[in-house]
Amino acid sequence: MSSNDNFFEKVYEVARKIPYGRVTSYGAIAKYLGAARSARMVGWALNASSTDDTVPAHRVVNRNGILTGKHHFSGINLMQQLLENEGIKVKNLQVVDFESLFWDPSKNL
DNA sequence: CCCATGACTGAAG
DNA sequence: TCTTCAGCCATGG
Repeated sequence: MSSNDNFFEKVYEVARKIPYGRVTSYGAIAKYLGAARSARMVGWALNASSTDDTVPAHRVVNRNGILTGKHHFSGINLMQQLLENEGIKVKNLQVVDFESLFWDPSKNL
């Protein structure tokens, strides 16, 4: 079910709760899960979630608001297209007004 | 077992 | 303010 103790599942849970039109960072998710030093593992988990379309991985970017994972999506601009489809503007692989669109799970969850 | 890589981050210069 | 370095931990060779 949804309440698995697996790290990957936890990452998916948080990712699914990211509000429409908002974004967050790998570190924010890691910190919320109690593994602030494992931001890279969050990225790893999201990489494994590529086959799971219930996980909005495109809403997760790095701390600079840059779409570092766009290369892992199908096609070249899919990640950016998905974000812009939600009203998020992306300029040169970077989320415009990132600080305002940023959603912190530890503060809103 | 050791070494290199990676969807990252924070500190130092 | 921007650039560079080191720490982090799992996975693969």
